[in-house]
Amino acid sequence: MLSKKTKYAFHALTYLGKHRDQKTVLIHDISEEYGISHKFLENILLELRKAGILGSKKGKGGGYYLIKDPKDVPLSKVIRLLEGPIALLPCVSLNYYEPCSECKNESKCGLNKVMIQVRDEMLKVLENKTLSDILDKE
Amino acid sequence: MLSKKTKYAFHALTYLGKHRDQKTVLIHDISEEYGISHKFLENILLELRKAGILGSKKGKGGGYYLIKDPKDVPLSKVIRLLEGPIALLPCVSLNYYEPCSECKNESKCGLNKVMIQVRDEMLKVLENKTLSDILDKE
DNA sequence: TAATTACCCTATCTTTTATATAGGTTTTAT
DNA sequence: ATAAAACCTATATAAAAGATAGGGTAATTA
Repeated sequence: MLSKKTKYAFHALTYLGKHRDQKTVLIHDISEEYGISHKFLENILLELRKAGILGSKKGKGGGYYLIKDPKDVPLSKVIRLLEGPIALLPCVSLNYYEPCSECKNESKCGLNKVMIQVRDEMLKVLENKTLSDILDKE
Repeated sequence: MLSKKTKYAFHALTYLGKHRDQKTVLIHDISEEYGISHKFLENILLELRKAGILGSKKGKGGGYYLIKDPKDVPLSKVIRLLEGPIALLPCVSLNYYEPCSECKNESKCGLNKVMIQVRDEMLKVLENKTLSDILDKE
C-alpha cells in the first residue's frame, strides 16, 4: 500500500495541476485543503522540486508551481521518489535492486520469476499513466 | 514490498512442496533450512493451516503437510493471508476495502481509477500463478 | 506410560519505518 | 527594513514489523 507521504504528494500535485493559472501556490493552501501538516508537506514538496517536477520561488509572493507538463510526469516517477521501489521484492526492482537476504540462488527462484511479471504489469500502467490522467477526472 | 512474514510463508510452502513424498515436515526442519525463528514460523504455518492450505498432525511423527495440490494455491491467496491487501490503495482493494481517509469523492478520484487498473494487472498474474509455478523452477 | 510435536495463549523486547514537529536560515517583494 | 515564504537539518513520537520467551494443552506414536 502507498504511504501517506506518497498520497500527499499526489494530492499536492493534483492541487498544483488544478491551479496552473496561478503563478505560485502556497504550501499553506495545500496543507489546509487536504488537512496535511504544513511541515510534513514542506518536505514532500521539497523532494518533488529536487526531482525536477516542481519549481519554487522564495519570499513574498513565492510558492510552488508545476515545472513540467502533467503529461510528462508518469505516476511511477512520483511513487519511486516518495515511496521507493514499485516491485514486490527487492530482487526484482529496477531502480532499487537488492538481493533477497534469504535467497540462495536468485536464478533458480520461482518467486523471482513471477514477481518480475508482476512488476512489468504494474509498470505498464504506472509508466504510461501520468499526472494529466489523474487531473482529468477531477 | 512483501514483508518477511510473507516471504517466509513462500519459503515454507516451497519446502513443503518439495517434500510431498514425506507425510509430514517439522516446523523445526523448515526454520533450520531458512534460518527463520521457530516461533515466528509457527505462527505463519498456523495461519496457513487455518486458511486450509496446510494440514497438520500432532504428536510424534506429526508435523505439517500441503493439503492442496500446489496448482490450486494461487499466489494471491498467500499474499492476502499474510500481507493483507494487494492493491496500492485501500479504496481499490477487493478484499480489504476501506475508503481513503483524505479522499473527498472516490468516484471523482483519478488516482482511484488508475489504481484499479494496477490492481487488475497485478491480479492477472497473482491469481493465475500458483505454488506449482514457483516449485517448477527449483 | 513416556516422549514428541503441534496448538494456543500472552507478554515483551528490539528494530525499523512512518509520521510529525521544531527551530533556525535564506531569499525576495514591497 | 520588514514580512513572507521556501529551505534545511535535526529530532521526536508513534506505529508496525520482527523476533524472543515461556507457559501450558492436546494429540499421537511407540
